[in-house]
Amino acid sequence: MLTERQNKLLRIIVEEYVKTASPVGSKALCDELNCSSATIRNEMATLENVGFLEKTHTSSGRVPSEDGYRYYVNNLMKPKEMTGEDMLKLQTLFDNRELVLSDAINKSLEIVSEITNCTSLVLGSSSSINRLKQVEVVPFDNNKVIAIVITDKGHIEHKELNIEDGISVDEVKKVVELINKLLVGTPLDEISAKLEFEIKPRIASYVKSHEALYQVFYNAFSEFSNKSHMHMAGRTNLLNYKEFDNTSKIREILDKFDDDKMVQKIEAEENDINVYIGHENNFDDDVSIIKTKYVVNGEEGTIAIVGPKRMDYEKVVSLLEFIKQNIER
Amino acid sequence: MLTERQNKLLRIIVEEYVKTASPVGSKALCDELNCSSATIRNEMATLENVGFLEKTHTSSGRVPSEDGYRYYVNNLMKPKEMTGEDMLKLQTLFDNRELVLSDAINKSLEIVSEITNCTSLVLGSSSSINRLKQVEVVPFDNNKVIAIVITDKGHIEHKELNIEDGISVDEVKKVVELINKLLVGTPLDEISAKLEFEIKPRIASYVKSHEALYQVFYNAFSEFSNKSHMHMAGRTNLLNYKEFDNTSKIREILDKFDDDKMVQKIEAEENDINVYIGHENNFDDDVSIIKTKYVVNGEEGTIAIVGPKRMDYEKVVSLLEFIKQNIER
DNA sequence: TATTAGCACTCTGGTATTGACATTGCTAAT
DNA sequence: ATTAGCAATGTCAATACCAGAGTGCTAATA
Repeated sequence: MLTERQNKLLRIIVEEYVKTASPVGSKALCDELNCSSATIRNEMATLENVGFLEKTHTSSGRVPSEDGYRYYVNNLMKPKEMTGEDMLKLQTLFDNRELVLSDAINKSLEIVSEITNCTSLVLGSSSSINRLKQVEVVPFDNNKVIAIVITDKGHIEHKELNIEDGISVDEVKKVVELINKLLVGTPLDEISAKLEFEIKPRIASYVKSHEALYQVFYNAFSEFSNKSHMHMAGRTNLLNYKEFDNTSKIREILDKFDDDKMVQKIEAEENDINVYIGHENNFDDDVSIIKTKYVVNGEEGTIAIVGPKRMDYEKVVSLLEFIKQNIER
Repeated sequence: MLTERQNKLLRIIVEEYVKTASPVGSKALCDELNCSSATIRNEMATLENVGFLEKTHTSSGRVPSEDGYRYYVNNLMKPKEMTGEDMLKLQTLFDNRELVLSDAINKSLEIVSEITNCTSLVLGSSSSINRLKQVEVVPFDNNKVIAIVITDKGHIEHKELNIEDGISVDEVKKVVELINKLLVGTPLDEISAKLEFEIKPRIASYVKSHEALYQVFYNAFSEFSNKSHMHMAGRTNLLNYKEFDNTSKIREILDKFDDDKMVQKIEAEENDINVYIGHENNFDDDVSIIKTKYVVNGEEGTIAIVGPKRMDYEKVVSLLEFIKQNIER
């Protein structure tokens, strides 16, 4: 357990370092702690022994370690009240009744990214939770129909399908009817499997080119289940930070943003707001991620904010708190 | 007009510089041109006077100027035959009849980005050319319908619409019927205007909350016309190049990729393959863009490849040529 | 006349060197 | 328990230096 003064010291160092990005030395803190630099040095040394502080080189100031940030997040930081201006921008966004929720969220992310200088993103729920609610087809021309898949969680996606010459639109519609009759409620990622056993045998009897038609739907559904909704804002914001000023690291992170596996790596399982510092997240060791799951009438998703480990945790957490509350009502 | 040797010299310098990214000096070229470095220096000097070469400092080797690249592209480069391996990858992609064209294009971009080390993108035709073909609505629940807009060029988009309590799904459908009767064929960006004069007065008579309903569609269509389809691959590829090794430049370019205006800036008007070097493109002075418009049964779009000015123009042009041909048949 | 050898000159890029500065750890005094 | 004082250690920026790669120009050559 840390003493009162050590708590205060750690907090100051974290907050100072977050602001300036340069190691903080003992002299600078004399005023704040009402003691000499020597005393502070002693305290710093013990804080370093506990593993909360680090030095970048033998005679540098101190920098918080990951454990240090962890301790800060768990015990030291207090919820910061949001400034009226930022809150106002967001508030008006969520109060706009004409906006569909997902659009409101997307737009709020732009604001969040701007005021936090982080990358923020929203992920739709993954396909294993999404169940089929309805399939619709709209004929486009003789060789093409548009299939629309709607899930119970409100996830929507469309896809053009090429229909071979031998197949009529009516036949396509019959298959869709069948799917709607038999497969509603099935988790999206099980659909392509179920197609084979539930649908394929049945269409064989009354659809001419059943084999080709089955293939079309099979392919379509395997793609549906792999994609998942996501929106990102402030993608290049991390370039602002000194810690990411070399191209290889930047590229590494930006590529991870584009990666398909990103969604699974970031998706939140917990309902409260959680902070994952450095190695605690399995996205990238050099960033911190703050995220939460939201649920609003059945529809669920993740909101995440990605930034440097040297991040204004207080601000971001309370901001996310605020957004979550607004979404869920 | 340049002499034969000057042509050869310029070509060698361009190709060497493209490969190594460092200024090329006179000594290195003696073998290739069968003459002494002094002769080459003389030729270089005249090439510099014409404006085709530049020096990075007084005693450095030469680097092609933008005019130099221009001359190279216009007069010096020859179409390069593609290597069998790359061609094969792409060929099989386009030969896959189950793939919808747009999917095939998207996937081909991944390959293109990989073999060119550039960023490649495809843009759907802009909304001024797209005309409304059909609107469909699918009811989701009491307060939400999904509107699907299809254009004559094959562009599809869907959008959730919030319906206020007083409005029934039937009323929404009536409006859609009306739109389909009266507005089909209208360019997408004129629709919201036409809504006001063609539709608004008519629904007033037989739809209860016509004002609110009108608003919903008005908003929806103004968003439709602003968005346009686009797909990008190799977004971070430019980070490979020395010329983009400072964060501010990188950020500048990456932000331009995310910018809404990007689509208009890059969209091609011409049907052949064109090269825009540096300031010739109005996207960014430090890159070159090679692009072409494609048209395939009415549907049209742009394919563009963005890279450093020091780009393998021969390779990229012939690659784009190849892709365009495959798309258009 | 076109080419070339030779040479002085210029600029880069890497490596040392230096000094100012910040900061620490430790010791001894308070 | 705190502090003053000091040597030690490392960074950072400036400077100097040198080798290397090029160039331009002049004068000789084919």
